[in-house]
Amino acid sequence: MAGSARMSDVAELAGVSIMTVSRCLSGNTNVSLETRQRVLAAVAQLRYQRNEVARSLREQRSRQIGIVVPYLFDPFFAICAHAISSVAKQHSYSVVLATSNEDPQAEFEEASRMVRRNVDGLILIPAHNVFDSSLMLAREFEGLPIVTLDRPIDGSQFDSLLVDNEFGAELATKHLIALGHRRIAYIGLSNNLFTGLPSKVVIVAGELESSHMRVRALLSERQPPTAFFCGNNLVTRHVLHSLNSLGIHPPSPVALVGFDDFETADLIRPGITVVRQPVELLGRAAAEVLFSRLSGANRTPSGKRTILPVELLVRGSCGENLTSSKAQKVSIR
Amino acid sequence: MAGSARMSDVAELAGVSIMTVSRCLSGNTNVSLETRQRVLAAVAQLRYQRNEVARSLREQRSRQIGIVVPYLFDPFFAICAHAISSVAKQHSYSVVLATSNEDPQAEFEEASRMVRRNVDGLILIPAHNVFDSSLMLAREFEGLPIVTLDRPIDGSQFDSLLVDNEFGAELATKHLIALGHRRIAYIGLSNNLFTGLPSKVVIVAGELESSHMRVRALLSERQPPTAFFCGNNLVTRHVLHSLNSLGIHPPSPVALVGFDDFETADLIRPGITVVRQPVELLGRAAAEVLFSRLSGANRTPSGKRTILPVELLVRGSCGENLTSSKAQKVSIR
DNA sequence: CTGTTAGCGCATTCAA
DNA sequence: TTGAATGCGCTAACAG
Repeated sequence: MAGSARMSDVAELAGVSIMTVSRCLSGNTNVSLETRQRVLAAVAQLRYQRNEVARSLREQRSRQIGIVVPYLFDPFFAICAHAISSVAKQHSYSVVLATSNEDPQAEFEEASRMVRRNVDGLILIPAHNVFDSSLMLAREFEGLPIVTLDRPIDGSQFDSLLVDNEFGAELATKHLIALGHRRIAYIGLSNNLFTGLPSKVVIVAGELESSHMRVRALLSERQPPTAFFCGNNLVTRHVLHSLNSLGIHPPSPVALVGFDDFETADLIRPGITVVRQPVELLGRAAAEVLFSRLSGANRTPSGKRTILPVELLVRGSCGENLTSSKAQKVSIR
Repeated sequence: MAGSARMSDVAELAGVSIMTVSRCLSGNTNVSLETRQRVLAAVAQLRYQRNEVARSLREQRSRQIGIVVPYLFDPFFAICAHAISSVAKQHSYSVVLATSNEDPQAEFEEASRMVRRNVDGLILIPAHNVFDSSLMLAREFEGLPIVTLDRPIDGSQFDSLLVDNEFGAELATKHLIALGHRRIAYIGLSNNLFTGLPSKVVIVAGELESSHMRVRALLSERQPPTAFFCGNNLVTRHVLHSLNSLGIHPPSPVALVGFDDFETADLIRPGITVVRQPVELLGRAAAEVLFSRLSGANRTPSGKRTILPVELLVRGSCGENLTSSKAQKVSIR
């Protein structure tokens, strides 16, 4: 780092100018074989590595992409980040990562910091917005290739990779309704999932911290819900903990469906019925969309939304009469 | 990004030299109030943001730290990364993240890439090494502040943050032995946990992929183990899945203790007894050690090892007669 | 208090 | 095929 070799050191050792060294390292063909060998030997001898900071400044691109996710302790986001990081590696790109903690202001600041670092593009799992419009629409991000993941940004031209929330919610609630449930409580951070659902559904927006109280409150209503539908896997796990501490184990007296599968969903008995999303694929696809734009394929932001399919994994938590180890897939669309 | 303002634009608009702008943005006091206000107004008007790449090149430091973790889909690593990212944010640092997939060569390459980007320091959860000595001992990392997390690197002077594996393993096995178990199988990626344990323990090193076969093989031995001790939470979950598919639910006929707690450990019935580690704290502490070195407090690598305590959370998976929702903590050291 | 000069390490452009 | 000059955008060191 500090005492590391520069290109001029290599040039001196090889008895050439630094341009020749630069050419060798760039794979430029206009170097004689003999010179190239001499240069590469010098590179090896000095263990020379190009300074990417200088290169970025000169080339006006950094070969870095940024990722902003709400949290890393939600496995959904972590797996997305991992997939993105893998794709970046294949492209010899670095990944700058930041967490927004679901705070739009923090998201804006982290994304801005990345712009200052000249990231070539950005993959964003947007924080749940509380303002009129997303701060990501600000001028500082104009011209920067941005792909959003899991949630779109209204009014933006960002490409986005989504799952079929609507269909997933439909699968979940129809499943519950088919089993006789009429009072279904949705618990989640927003009501995004609820476009176009049967009207019997009770929508409850809530924060993670208050899920325990909220669950108690719901269950002590005069006509308590007979089923919960949880908006993501953090919420599912919170609610399960709340229920557990009340000695309640779905499906009875209350059924439960979660949006987003989680590792141990089938180890809980009865297993937890969930809407499964293709998480790894989602991250990978987002990265590929971004790199396709970076490679110049489609320079202009199209605002294209790609929707990946979900499926219902029926385990036992809604009262199915199945062995818990054998999930049944329903309606892959 | 592309068409964004440069310092010279601000200088021109404010009618000063770029040095004055630079001083204002650096918080340098040697600027008259009136000039400063004019400059800041111009900065606001142009929405100017400093180019961190140029700054890094000039200052020979990047205000970036690197993190290399094996995976992000292990919640343990993800939570560490999240904690590190939070601390970095407090210090106005960016985080470059890479995954090694537990491959020492990939780890080396990713770390090298970070060096080329002039990261100011590195936090590493080392890949399980298969060579004579870690590639991280190579010359390219000399002089770079490196802190390792969760696992030390033999022969290095890197500061490291560890948990008390030895004591944790002792807690787990003593617990099992107290309950009458004599044939205990350890399942994990390495036998790191096994310094100084009672000799009755069977050590089985294995890969995740083969855990299912391994579990079957173990259980079909003539004298099968009566208890499993799993080395990390990925392994624990894999083994639980294997057992589940065989219709086996700890504690009977086989007990199970896991190293590292996981979110749903108490939702499985009976709850899974685990050795709990202070994961968030571990990540946070590692970051703080690194930033303390970056701030110049202790420039020389001391090779200091900080060991954080673990505790045994007794749930039901070893045959305790406890309500599953109420874990009992044992022997906090 | 403010400005000028110089250079961080590299790649683009032009000339030889 | 090779090299010299130039500048990416910024800040340290010095001069005024």
